[in-house]
Amino acid sequence: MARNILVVEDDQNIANLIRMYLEKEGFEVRHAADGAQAIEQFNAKKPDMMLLDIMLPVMDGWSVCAKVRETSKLPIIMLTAKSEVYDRIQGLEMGADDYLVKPFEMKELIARINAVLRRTEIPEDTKKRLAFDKLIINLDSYELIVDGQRVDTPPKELELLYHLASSPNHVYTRNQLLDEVWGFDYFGDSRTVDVHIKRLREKVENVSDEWELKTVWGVGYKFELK
Amino acid sequence: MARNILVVEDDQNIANLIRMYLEKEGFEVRHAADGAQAIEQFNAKKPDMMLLDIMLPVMDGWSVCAKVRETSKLPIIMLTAKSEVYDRIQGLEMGADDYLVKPFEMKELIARINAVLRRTEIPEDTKKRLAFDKLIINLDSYELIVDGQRVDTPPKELELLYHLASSPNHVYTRNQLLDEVWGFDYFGDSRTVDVHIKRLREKVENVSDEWELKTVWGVGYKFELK
DNA sequence: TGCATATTTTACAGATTGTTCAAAACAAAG
DNA sequence: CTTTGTTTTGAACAATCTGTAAAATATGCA
Repeated sequence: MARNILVVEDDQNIANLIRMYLEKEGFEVRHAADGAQAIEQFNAKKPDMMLLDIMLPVMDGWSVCAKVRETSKLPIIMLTAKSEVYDRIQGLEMGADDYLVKPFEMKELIARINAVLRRTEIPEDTKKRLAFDKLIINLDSYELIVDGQRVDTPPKELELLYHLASSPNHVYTRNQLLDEVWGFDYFGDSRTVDVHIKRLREKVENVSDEWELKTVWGVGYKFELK
Repeated sequence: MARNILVVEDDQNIANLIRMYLEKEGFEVRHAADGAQAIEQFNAKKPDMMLLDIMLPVMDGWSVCAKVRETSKLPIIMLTAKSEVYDRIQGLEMGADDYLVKPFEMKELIARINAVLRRTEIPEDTKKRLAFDKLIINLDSYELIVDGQRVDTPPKELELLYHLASSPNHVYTRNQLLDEVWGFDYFGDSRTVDVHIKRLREKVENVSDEWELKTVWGVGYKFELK
């Protein structure tokens, strides 16, 4: 199935150039020349990804991005003539997935598109759900089911458990967990992890002998599967 | 084992910022303020990766990159204030592995570093695991399995055994082991190694005649494979 | 054999690391 | 603005590792 890409770009020459290369790569390409058209096209048929110029007539790229984000996680790559940090940050906060500063090379564009598609693709069987003996962790609905019973669990706890359980037997250090669960920009005490582990254990201890939340002394924690 | 990154950047503020984030990510960070220093540091101890500013006093980033490439495939990410395509091409031809246009966000830097390291690295599951007759050493899950039985082993002991066993028959002196397992910045008595070897032997002695933790009198220790 | 040197063993103290508790800070909801 | 629930922090305590020192043993060599 060919991937469908919506290119939002007011300069007809650039738009054609992009279309040519993308089609050569096997993508289906649609085109919108301004922000309003972009939203219209997006609503008419959901593309697999959007290439979004920032400087646009009628409605600029940021607004389009924000608008799309109200209802969708559609992968978006921003195209900008400016390289100022301000723009990059604004774009990220608006939820773009990547950036490209004009003028760029087609080679790079293609690479970024593939990278973003790869990153944002969620195969059906890798959904946010993990199941073990007497344990279901569902990050989709944020539910934890222990031995058939639903157990109310705060989000951080659930995310932590999910993260550990998604690579059974792998030992994570506290700092890795802080990075990967709390985010790389979180500067907090690593005791935090301990406390969450403790609370998880209260909920999940001695339920099954197939698995266990285990401390690896001097290293960190793991979700051990027997 | 922490990855070691050499940051080559003349602006002290940026360098400190980068250092802070990288160390939080668990990297070891060294810093060079100009091109000559960079080469010096590189020769003194090979890092796992280099972050290389292009505008540098004494010797610019391109020259440093070219110089390093004479002898090594070390992953290099270039940092540049310019976003011109020309620079990007020049850098690529010089053999940089990736690019970042300043000013960039830390999130992006970290992502790129991890990507480059991933690309230049052997897969996780073949990496931290050694198996011999009746012996499995798994540094991923921090488990030691002797004759099918799991044996609880403190981290230092396991790391020591792993290190020895990862080059069978190679003799390590006590000081080498202190450097490589405890870290170059550890200043302790070399008797320490003896004690750990002894404790390992208790766990691992006489289980197989395929291999042996052997003392090389007057020199050090080896993991001998028959 | 006996001496000098290297290694193994043992035991212990101190350091490090992990757990738990309780309270403060924070955020979301009403 | 208050209430409620969650997350984070700090402190006290417990568990366990780790390094040292010193005694016991083994090795190489004259």
